[in-house]
Amino acid sequence: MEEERHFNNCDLGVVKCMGSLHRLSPPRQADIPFAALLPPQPQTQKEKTMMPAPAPEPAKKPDADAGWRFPDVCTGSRQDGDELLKDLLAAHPPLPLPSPRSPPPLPPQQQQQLVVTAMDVPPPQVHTALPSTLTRVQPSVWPVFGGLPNPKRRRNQMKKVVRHVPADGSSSDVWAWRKYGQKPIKGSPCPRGYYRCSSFKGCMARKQVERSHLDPNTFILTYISEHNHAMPTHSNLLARTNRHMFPSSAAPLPPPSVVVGGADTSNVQHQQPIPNLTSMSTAGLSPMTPLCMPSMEQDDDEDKDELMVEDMEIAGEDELLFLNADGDYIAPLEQISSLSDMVDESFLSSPWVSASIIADQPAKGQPVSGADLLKRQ
DNA sequence: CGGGTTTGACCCGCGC
DNA sequence: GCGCGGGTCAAACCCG
Repeated sequence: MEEERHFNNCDLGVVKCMGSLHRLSPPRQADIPFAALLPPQPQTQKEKTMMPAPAPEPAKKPDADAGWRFPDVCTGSRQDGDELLKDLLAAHPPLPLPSPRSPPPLPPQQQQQLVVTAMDVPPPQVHTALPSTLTRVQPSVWPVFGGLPNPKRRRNQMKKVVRHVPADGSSSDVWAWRKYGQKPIKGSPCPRGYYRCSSFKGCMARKQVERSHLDPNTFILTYISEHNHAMPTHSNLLARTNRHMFPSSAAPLPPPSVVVGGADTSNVQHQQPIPNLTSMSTAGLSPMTPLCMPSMEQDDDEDKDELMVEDMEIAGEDELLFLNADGDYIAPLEQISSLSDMVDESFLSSPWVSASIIADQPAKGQPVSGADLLKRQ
């Protein structure tokens, strides 16, 4: 119990404050997806509701999301993400592309790291039958991601994208996330929250959010699996996911992020372009455009290989570079279209990296984008 | 009422 | 084989 309390005392409290970014009403602990990760509030529920309301938030600036932008990985800081995607898809055109948009210049970014952990290569043909309900996942189900019905690989085989984002960064994605668990992690003072996509029943996309204990100003997001459904349209978002996200008439759409997963690819209906692409273009990505994830394993021994993507300033230019697990630079990320040189082609054809736009802050009881958590500071 | 979160219990992979 | 620890379930509860 004490231990649990300790975990809850984790400085994930930073997250708590992020909730006010898009809320006109005072954020209550219950409003905050990471509420349980926050230090216990001495006040009662009633007191919480009586908290002084923060000043109404102005329309969120795209910059506010700069710290949480998967497209960084794929667009580089300068290169047009769509061009990048086009290049990539030209070489590996597994899926139809939504209409590309020309993104506005990206705001300066804080340093971010994306750690791509390739647990397995999800064969496109093996995701046609996803569970229609979120029943307990049996070992025989998980191999779906890897196409290898080896129960022992249930966890290892799933691709993961680990992203380190600054705590003061903010963003989210278009998907609605529902928290389904929280666990204290040994060795870390901060509990980890588990989220799954609630945009579509049966979607296996999940994400984990935890504060880095090494750098309290950094959150670690881990994306697992891929959304197996179309990205919610903007209207859907407003009607459903974001129905409580925009308390005012002004419903700013934050910049996009990229949701990465390793699951189904065969029945991904390639996502309709978001009607309102303001934020999407901000990040320079087309929605749900399959990007690329290097395939880094063919056997169990290589399951844990990681690729890191890091912002680097080289000769005055922002460059995104791939790093291997040892931190060695492999290639400029802008050359992602030629990743076939370094990764498995079958993987490149797996759209387990998808772009999405960022939704906004949900109210209590509403779907939450895990990335939202990052800006609740 | 239907969506969410919370949280204890359970399952299972993995290391020893 | 056993125990640990991470991941998930599901009942209870909250909220609009």
